[in-house]
Amino acid sequence: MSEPIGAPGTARPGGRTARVREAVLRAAGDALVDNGLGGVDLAEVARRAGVGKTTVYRRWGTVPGLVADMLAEMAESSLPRADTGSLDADLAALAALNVATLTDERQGPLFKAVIAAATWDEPTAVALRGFYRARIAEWAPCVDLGIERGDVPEGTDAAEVIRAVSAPLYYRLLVSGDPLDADTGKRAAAAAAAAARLGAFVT
Amino acid sequence: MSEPIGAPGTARPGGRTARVREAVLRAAGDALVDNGLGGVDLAEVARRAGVGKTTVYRRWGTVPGLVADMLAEMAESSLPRADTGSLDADLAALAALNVATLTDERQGPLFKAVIAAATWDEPTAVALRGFYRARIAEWAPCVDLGIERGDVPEGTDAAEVIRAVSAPLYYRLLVSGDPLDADTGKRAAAAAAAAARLGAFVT
DNA sequence: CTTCTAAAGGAACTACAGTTTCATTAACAT
DNA sequence: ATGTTAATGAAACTGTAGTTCCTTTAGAAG
Repeated sequence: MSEPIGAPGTARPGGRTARVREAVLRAAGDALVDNGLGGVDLAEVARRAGVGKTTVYRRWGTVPGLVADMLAEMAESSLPRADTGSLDADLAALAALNVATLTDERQGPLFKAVIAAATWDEPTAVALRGFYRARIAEWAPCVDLGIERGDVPEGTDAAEVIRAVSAPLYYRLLVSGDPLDADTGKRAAAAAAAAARLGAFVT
Repeated sequence: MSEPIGAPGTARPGGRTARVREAVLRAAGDALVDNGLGGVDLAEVARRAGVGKTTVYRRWGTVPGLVADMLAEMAESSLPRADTGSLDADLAALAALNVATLTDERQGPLFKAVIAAATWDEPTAVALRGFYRARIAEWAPCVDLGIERGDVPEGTDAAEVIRAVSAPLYYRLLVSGDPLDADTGKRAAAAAAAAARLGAFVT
């Protein structure tokens, strides 16, 4: 997250500052998983982290502020894309990875919370968009390779294909509440691949 | 929303009670659109509605409680499905309707808020799932008609096709933040129809 | 029209999330 | 090593979201 220059934690980011950040983000994640976004208060996070609540209020200020910083943390561990030699298998791998993340006991609630926070907090929304732009860019080459192979028509919007794989999974997680399992992932990948092959994502 | 029996508003739902509910839900919608889910407090809603804040706290208690009741209200105006005689056109109509709703100045933020609230409030989540189950059931016959016509293979999961149309739109609204316009809708409908025709949604 | 009481309203109260102040600790530069 | 000061932490403080209590209003039933 881009804090205003001069914000606490920017001039001496080593040692204690880093340890405090780590402890607070970890505690915030725990609180988020346990209580959901609406049930988090910063004083409790501070207590869990073994840190003065003044510090938490000073450095993050609000729950969405904290959430946005967690997202910055998550963004650093980018999932490397697959390269199996076939578009279907690559997309299936992407879907499987998404399913694994979203159904993970810890990461699932975290993603839910981040997305919920982004619906009303602009800095979180900006961070979220950046996060997914990076994720989509990481995986788009799968589709470009498919175009080179002649699997998929020229002019296909690679990003759109990647989005088409993930979308049904997030839709279930956030909106319809339908079950989300390995089979769902396979179907999402297969449907996206099929549509792409037919030129449904040609710009 | 199913309030516990004996809850205020159940024994004398006519006249004033109904007017109060209407005014409060309207004010809550305004507040939600203006300030987002995180910026709503019930006292302000009460003031906007010209209603005692005691009433709001007594009948709805929390912001998600209010949001869940708004959802119940929304559920009553169900969008009737199209029946154009072609699967592609029916799905395109569904997509267009979704785009119109989600980009509407008032309804868009409302849907965002409801979905966000559902990520941590279980009653809201239950109401939301019910809402979308009904929506999906309303539109599933489009696909069944397509199967009868021979457009789409036998055994295709109709609900899954409907979800495939909506999913990319919600994904953009909530997750990736990519633009959401008529063209996006058309592409989502076309991709779902294409995948369905190839049997990607056969159970 | 009268009665009964569910629901709304007003105002005082309370608890606690969030702030402010200032003393203490430890990063970084030299 | 030492000095400087960024960052943390403890405690006292404050504002206000949410509750409680009691009065008033107005639906429903006869």
